[in-house]
Amino acid sequence: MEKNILQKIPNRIAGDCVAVRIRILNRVITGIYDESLRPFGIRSSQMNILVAISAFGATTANRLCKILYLDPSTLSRNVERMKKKGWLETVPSTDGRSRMIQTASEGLKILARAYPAWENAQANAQQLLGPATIEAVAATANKLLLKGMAQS
Amino acid sequence: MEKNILQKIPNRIAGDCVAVRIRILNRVITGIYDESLRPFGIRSSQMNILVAISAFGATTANRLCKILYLDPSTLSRNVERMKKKGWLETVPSTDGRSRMIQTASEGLKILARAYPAWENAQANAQQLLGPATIEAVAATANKLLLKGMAQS
DNA sequence: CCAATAAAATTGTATATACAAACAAATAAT
DNA sequence: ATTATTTGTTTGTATATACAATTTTATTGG
Repeated sequence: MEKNILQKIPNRIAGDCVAVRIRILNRVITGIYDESLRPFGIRSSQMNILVAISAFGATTANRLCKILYLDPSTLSRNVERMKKKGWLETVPSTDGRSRMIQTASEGLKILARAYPAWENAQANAQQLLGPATIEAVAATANKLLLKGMAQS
Repeated sequence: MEKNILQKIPNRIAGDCVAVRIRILNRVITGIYDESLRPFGIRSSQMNILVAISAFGATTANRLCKILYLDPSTLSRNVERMKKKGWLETVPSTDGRSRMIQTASEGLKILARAYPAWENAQANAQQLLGPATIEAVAATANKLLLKGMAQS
């Protein structure tokens, strides 16, 4: 009897927890893209950053963090690594506290080269999640993206 | 004109990429639970592992990795940290290559103590994602969970 | 039985991630 | 104008994550 009581809490959490589920999807989906992108020496994390900067144009770290819901310290280290690889560059901004981050020519090149691999991963991800989940995830994430863009 | 061509790829990826979106949701949702759980000194990652072991009973690392889609090396380090905190313990198994991992009494205690905080985070997560996305994510993740449990 | 192979776990290494604290520059308050 | 506050970034630290290589134990083929 005591065992049942003690089991109730883990069973409830295991059965319902949103974090457990979204984190599994995150690992599986990230793995699909990482595997596809591996020959190009870029992974989901940096690809996401590169794509965001390339699509939205030069921005500050702060703004990018708000859009991608990344901690500034996380972005800082990633930009550092990506500058070293020649994919990004930073230029002064009017506000002396920040620099503008922008795509370097090597960054655009790698995007173009890796594009077919991305398409392949994207197809696999869509297959795995199915249209309903793809739709739902896109709807919620796009709302967050817009909210992040609206800020600042 | 050339600019438009170069912009096409990042715009396409930014507009559609599943990885970008699932990774944003992962960061936001993980953050919600981590914030709620902070007073108890446990985070989403270890909470997920503790819950899985507590709900499914003693298992090997291998089996747990398949269920949670975690790399064995990742789980290995997490179990190490969680043993140090007294939340998990390992006992010999019939197969000399592996040990059984099980919840220690401190592990059950922290689950019980943190349960209200988990409920609070869960409510916030459900609010943020909305019923449709919660449903879709659960459906897809549960399918993966079952598949992982079926293996081995 | 023994050598070869396979399976489970761990260790080495690199990146990703976030919190807290420090730092630098701009803005606000008096 | 000078100080105080706020804002943007970076640095220190710890955990999380995965791949590759290694180690340990089982299993299999001969």
